[in-house]
Amino acid sequence: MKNRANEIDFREVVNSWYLQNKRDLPWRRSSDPYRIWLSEIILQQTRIDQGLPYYLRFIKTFPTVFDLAEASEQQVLKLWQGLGYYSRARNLHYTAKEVAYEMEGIFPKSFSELKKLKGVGEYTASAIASICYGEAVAVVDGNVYRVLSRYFGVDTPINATEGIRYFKELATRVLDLEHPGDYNQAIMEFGAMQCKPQLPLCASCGLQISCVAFQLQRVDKLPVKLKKNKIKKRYFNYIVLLDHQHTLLQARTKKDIWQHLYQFPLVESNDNLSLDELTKKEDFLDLISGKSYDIRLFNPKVSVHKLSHQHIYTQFWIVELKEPIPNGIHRKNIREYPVPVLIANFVKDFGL
DNA sequence: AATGCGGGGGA
DNA sequence: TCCCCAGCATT
Repeated sequence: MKNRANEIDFREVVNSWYLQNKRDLPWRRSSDPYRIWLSEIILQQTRIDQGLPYYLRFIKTFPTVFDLAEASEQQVLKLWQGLGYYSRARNLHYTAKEVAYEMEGIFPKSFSELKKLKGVGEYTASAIASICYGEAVAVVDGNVYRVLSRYFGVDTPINATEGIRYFKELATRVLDLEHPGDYNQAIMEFGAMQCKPQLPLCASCGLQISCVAFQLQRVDKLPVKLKKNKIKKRYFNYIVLLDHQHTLLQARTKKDIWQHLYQFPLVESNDNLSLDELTKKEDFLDLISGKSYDIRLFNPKVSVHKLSHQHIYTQFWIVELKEPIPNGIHRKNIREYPVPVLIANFVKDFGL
């Protein structure tokens, strides 16, 4: 195997780079599986800079898995608000209850048992097993794909079945069996700080000589990723009902974005609506149900909320009712409800 | 095997 | 604009 020397070299360089350059992150001061698990769930598809304040708030609010288990889902979602991918928060809460009440608060101690937990996949189970228990399982996240594909010059797409299998094998082959937890963090940190997606620091890289991508000037071409990215346009009309002190929020229950978060009553349409068009919609009429009202458009300039796969064109309609809103919530309690960033921004701008 | 799921940051 | 981020569940 011509690569054997390269593999050993790779491992040594990454490990020593990590010793010199690792950041002092709060979850690195612990090997408590609760903290490691929490940090890993928060960091899924999320930059450390974005996730760090959430981690600190979660640990402060829920110091143990029992504290998290005893919270309501709404409370957990509220603390998660703004971080995105809200199924992570729901699964986090579900698993906390599972561990607290079915496992006496003790997390599973092996990769295969950890992977059975809801919200814990291949990556997260490997991370927890290696970091907390020293099990020799390799993590493969976005950083690892990038570092390995560049260093070994692999152009197999990382998001197709063959690539996923290939990189898992490669990662396992170069894993440091003596210190899998530290090594796993080392290769990820190396990917995040040195072998970055854009403008990687090749000039100061200890792997430069043996890095296939660098030698072939292919660094900016790797890793290869098949792209789909179809963006769907959607048109939301939020009906902001107001009486003297109340408004109306509704939970999103359908299988769609923002499941279990709250919003104002929504009229979704195939295009932007005029006032006339809106007030003829059945959903709108049902909501008003014959009451008298004043209506105005809060944002004549339609605001666009961009998700990775949807652009949501939103109009907020302010509807003032003379009579009390049935099932209305007190306006000053609105901050207790978990809401999408889109709604939180409106509440702030409107001054609700 | 493919798709849906957030929001923010960097170039 | 586009891409990426310490991925996972569902179909």
